[in-house]
Amino acid sequence: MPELPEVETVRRALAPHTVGRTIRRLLLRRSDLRFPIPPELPERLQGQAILALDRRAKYLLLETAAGQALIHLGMSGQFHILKPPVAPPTTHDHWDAVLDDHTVLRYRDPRRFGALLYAEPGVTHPMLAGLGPEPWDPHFSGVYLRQLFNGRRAPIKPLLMDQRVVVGVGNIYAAEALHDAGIDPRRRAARVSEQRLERLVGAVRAVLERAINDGGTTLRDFVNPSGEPGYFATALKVYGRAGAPCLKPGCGGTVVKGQLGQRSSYWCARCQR
DNA sequence: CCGGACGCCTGTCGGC
DNA sequence: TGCCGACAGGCGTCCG
Repeated sequence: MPELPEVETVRRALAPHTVGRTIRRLLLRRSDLRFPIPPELPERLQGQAILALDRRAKYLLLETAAGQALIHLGMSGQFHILKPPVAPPTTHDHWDAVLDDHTVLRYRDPRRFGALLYAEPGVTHPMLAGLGPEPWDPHFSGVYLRQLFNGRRAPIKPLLMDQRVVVGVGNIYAAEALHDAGIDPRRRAARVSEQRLERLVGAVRAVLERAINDGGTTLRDFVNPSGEPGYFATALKVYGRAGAPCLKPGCGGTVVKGQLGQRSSYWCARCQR
């Protein structure tokens, strides 16, 4: 489900309800998510003030003086902000954070590909080590990608989705950015010019920014913590549009669908080379 | 090291 | 109406 814009949308919605509050308790109903929830996490964070709610890559980082909670939404993770009277949890509501003002942050995740992890104060969790730059990091540039892609025979799209290359780009936004930059997603990374890669960097930033401004993309089940969908789906140029005309002005091509790295991919057969 | 395949889960949707 | 396979926004791990 969520790529960077959806995670950022969730972060922005949760922050006003959480930062400055204290965690009264954490209620775990099931701990077998993508990774087991560390058993010590509830006791460590209980009674702690929430100093900040940050985002790194697709992780939400809940900061306290007693350590950091790392939250990944996987494919189907959602948060809901509940105010008293709080409804009883349903099947896939795996954990609640109860705050000092009785607000409840409820985490729901039917597929359980998400995660809730814990890092001691001052310690970088292994899951964060090795991540690439944020898309707006000045180090993320055409020069950087050109160097990184030297000798790489893999198609560019799966590499763009590799979180060691740049973080936050998933299947939807990779397709959109490559379309915007006029690059065929099947093209071997080593064979894309620095100029094209520079254009791709700009396209990644632009598409992510626009999606954040629209509250993310809702294809089926993404909702923000207030239960509202994102509105970027109507702005998608290629994703999910197989057989439809390319929306690039003057192109006249047709959007095609194929498989790349086990993922559905969409691109314009004419304007992406 | 690299590239590709697999598996983790549940829900939904389209076709028969 | 019911069943069954395909597919879904992620990503760690394994294999050649």
